[in-house]
Amino acid sequence: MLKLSRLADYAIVILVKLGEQDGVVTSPALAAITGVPEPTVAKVLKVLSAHGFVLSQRGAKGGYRLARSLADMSVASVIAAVDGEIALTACVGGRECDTGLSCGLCGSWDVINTAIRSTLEGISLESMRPKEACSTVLAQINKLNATQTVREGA
Amino acid sequence: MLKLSRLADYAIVILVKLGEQDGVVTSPALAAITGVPEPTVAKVLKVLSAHGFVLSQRGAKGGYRLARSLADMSVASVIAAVDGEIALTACVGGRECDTGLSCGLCGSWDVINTAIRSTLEGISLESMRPKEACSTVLAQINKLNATQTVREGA
DNA sequence: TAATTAAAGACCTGAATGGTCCTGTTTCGG
DNA sequence: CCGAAACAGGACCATTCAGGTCTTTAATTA
Repeated sequence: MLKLSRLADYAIVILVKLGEQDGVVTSPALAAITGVPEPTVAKVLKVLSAHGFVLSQRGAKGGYRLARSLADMSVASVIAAVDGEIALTACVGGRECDTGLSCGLCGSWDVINTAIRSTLEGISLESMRPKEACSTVLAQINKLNATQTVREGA
Repeated sequence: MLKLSRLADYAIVILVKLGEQDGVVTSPALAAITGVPEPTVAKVLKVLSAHGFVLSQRGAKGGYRLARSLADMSVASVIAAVDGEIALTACVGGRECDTGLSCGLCGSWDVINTAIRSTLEGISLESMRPKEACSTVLAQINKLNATQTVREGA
């Protein structure tokens, strides 16, 4: 299915919502806004804080706020922070497959990984915000498809 | 991590290897070639057969062979056959998020899903074969990156 | 100093994936 | 005609890991 982990999903939602608030926001408040369970929100925020996406302020009247603008955060970077490196398969960077498969495809996998990574790096959290930005991204996709000519099958 | 399931990984390796043989090949033989455990190979081949990627021949002297050329199989189609639809997150096609998140980002996710899908559809199994085809795909990636200008963050 | 809130980490649970096996059914060879 | 070989199609188990909870500690403010 090639699906994203839910934590990464949450992380993106949380960041976007956090960007729409002003001042510091507590994790319970963000939980209320997003509908994500509070402990999970806290967990995600810790990770995001550790990776420099948000700034935390401890103590009374503490909370979180964005470390930089949404436009300066790519979807890829958030996913990488929460879930680790984006890699579709075990054999990455020329390392041998763990199972010792004689697949000989390791290099080719890297190509795919790079393609996916580039795609996600090209999408900022700013463009994830509802409505307005969608058309922009859609235009990108169309241009992207026009470029894609390697081949397609049924 | 956004990683591919191992079954889909195997499926691609098996198809590529199958394409390099001539005549029908038994699943034990493919297991030997790929290094994947035989029962697993058999399982994957059944799925691939059901989805029309390979043709099976039953009985003694039976085995499998490709239903069409590797160039006519996209990475995306194989993944979709083995793992189901490619979708990075729960909210797809405008459906509400199952958790009832008030994320309001559902539409934006679709954009990402489409982008990933297009990328993988642009890569054929033929181009997964070692060596020769890599340069071609790499050129694609570069062109693709040049097109991507939405924005990128740290 | 007391209350509030984030930081950090241990820990539990459950779903889902990967992997195995078993029982047909078909086809070829003797 | 019979047996072996090989696919078909399940059921089934086991392991992993993500997701979520709880507890303790530390910092900040009133």
